Amino acid sequence: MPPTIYDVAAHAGVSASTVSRVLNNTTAVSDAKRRRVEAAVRALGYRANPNASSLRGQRTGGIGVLLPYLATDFFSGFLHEIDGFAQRNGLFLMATSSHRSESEFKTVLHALHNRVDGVIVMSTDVPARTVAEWHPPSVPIVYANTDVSQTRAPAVNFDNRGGMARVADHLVALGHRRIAFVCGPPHSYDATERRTGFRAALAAHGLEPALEVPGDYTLESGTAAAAAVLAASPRPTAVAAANDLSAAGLIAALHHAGLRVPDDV
Amino acid sequence: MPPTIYDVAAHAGVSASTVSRVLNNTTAVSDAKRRRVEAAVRALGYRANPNASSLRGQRTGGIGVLLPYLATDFFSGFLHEIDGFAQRNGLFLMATSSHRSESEFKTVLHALHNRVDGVIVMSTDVPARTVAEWHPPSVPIVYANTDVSQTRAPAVNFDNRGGMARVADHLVALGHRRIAFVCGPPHSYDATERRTGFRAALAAHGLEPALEVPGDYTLESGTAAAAAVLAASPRPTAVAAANDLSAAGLIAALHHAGLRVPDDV
DNA sequence: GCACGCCATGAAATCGATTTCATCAATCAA
DNA sequence: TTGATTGATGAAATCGATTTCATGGCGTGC
Repeated sequence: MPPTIYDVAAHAGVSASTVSRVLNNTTAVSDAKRRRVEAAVRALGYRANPNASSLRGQRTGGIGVLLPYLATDFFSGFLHEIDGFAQRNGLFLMATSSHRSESEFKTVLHALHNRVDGVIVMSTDVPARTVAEWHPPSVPIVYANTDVSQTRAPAVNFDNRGGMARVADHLVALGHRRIAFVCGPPHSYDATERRTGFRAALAAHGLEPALEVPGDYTLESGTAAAAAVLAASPRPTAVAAANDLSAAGLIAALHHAGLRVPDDV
Repeated sequence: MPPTIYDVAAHAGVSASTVSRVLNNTTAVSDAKRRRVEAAVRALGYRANPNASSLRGQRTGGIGVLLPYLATDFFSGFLHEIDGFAQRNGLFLMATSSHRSESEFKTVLHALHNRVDGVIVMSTDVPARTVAEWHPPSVPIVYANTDVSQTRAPAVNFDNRGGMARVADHLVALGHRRIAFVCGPPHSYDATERRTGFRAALAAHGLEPALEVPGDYTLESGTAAAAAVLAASPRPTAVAAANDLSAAGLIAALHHAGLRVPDDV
């Protein structure tokens, strides 16, 4: 059985209150007792039971992180950065992916209840407004790369529209007129934003996409998109993809078909 | 303030003990009261405070996961699988990467104390024996891809030596005699195992590596290794790399140098 | 018909911390 | 010198659940 705060108190000849005060640096304690307590902590290898602390003290020291998917460089890179931050600040992470379904999302969110001090939600499928309905604001939530249009909530997003618009402008500036677009997953927030930005920029030049190929951000969907592009007639002179991975699949497949990129397409 | 078990008890007209019994299915409760309790739980949107539960009940429902690094397909894929398992079983995950230094590792491990029911450690740098010394077995640990040679501990590992030995056998069978090897990080457990397996298999054929290039599993180290391979004289006819990513860097760099793989190397 | 045992139930103790409250000593101003 | 204030300290209450313990009611065996 690990030592409790009372064991430490007994060992140091003080009360549990004093031990707690030393540990949390809350109010003044005489130097003599402080040293005795610190020595007792070391001697017994004491570590506070976080459950008891959180129960009484309200604060858990945890950050919850909800991502759409863990097994991907992009999301896990994000997670890695948060993890580094958490460690530097003496916090811990409760990370989980998973929201293939909304009920799963809800379950996961509820599991975080009372276990963390705040939650970071990155959700491309569920808009923040819906999340907020599920989750009474007992703990603060910040959103990342999530649709926050219907709600007031702290968030950090990418400029999905703007970025894709620059891609479109660039291709038009190169003289392309027949431009295809490989979409992301249909209900995904960022994919929708990117498509919107792309179309808007083309429209500003009086154009519209020569072809819109469905996709889902995967390498395979890029490969599949290549076939659609090649089959189109007249063939587009340029193709833009909603993300890197599908672009890679696309390029590889075009290569495979004997076309040179960027010379032929 | 979220409702407590006493609020539920009052709402249902029973005692808190009965509510707890219904929630945990521990002992028999009359059907009438059970239904009243369940209704009250729904009506109030009650969810148990996990801190209180863990404090009294001992069980936390958490799994700790320690990985060397999060921002990598391999590790995050592993994490993703564990996450899926945890969700299916009503558990939650406390994942953290980070052990660039041993003290960081220790800190992270200690943070898990009393917060989880068990820990999964994947550590390529710190052998299980050392971990066990730091961490009194208050919670069970299982190891993955970690050096467990000096200790008795449940573990699941890859056949690092055997796999690399098969690579060596294959290259020899193709007729190669001058074979280079791109190493992994010098103190990494699996990298060391792979190198050992590779050398042992070559030795069984009366050979030894024509060249051993240092590396660290990254794309860049593969690229750098290519330079070393090209500079060697006589030039090796085959190169084996300790992992996929450095092999990819290597191949790309060789391509860039005008060599064809697998024709020329 | 009576004693015994089981079953459902609530009251109270418990887990291990934090925090309030009361106390006593020491310091300070007048 | 004395009353008031400050400062350190321990006892006890508290957080919200689980678990033990005591109790009263009911069924069963003889």
